[in-house]
Amino acid sequence: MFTQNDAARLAQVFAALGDPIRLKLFTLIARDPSQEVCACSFVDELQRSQPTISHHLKILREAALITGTKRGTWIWYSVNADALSEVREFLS
Amino acid sequence: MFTQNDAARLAQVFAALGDPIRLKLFTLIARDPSQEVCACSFVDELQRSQPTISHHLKILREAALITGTKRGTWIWYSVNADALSEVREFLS
DNA sequence: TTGATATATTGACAGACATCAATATATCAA
DNA sequence: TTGATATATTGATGTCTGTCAATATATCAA
Repeated sequence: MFTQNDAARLAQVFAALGDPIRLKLFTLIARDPSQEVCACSFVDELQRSQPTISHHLKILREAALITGTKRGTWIWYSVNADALSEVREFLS
Repeated sequence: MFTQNDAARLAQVFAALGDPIRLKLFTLIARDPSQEVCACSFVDELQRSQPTISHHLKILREAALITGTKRGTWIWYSVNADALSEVREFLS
């Protein structure tokens, strides 16, 4: 059995993926050929307001599932491979 | 990109694991040597009331992450391997 | 500097959720 | 049948969450 903190941390990651919009956000970021996606495209694609998308991206960031890099006006997102490994390890 | 239903279904699974108590419940069930655990032990172990444990087990069941088999008064739980595969596949 | 664009923050609100006490249901044993 | 035990359901309550409008911040281009 893992510790309280481990459980809380892992649960945070799962909870971050536990919303359809965030799951799609994560997938859009993960599956991009260049591995980097501009957040500006998500509003149209997911039919949610810009603040809502921003909110969900923050939750994915706080769960360390994605990382954002600012380039000029835009922020480019990519998946955090370490977080994914952590989750995969738990599930095996 | 998966469909609306796929996203909703996967998000349901992740959300089910997105709570510390449920994550521990799932782990307790998954890691038992015999692969089967009686729900009656969870109340003491997780420090939650019996209705709360029952509620969380229901959510894990509805997400198809676990299966319960009634034997007399007790219900024995085991993990659903298919659901786990589904999640692992998504993460790879 | 000014205007346009990308993103973040704040505030508000409705709906969802975790939790427990009380109660119900089901099964076994005496 | 009666009592004890395991689990489920109901009802109530406080908290969390997803959402958007309004606003703020930051950056680039003209």
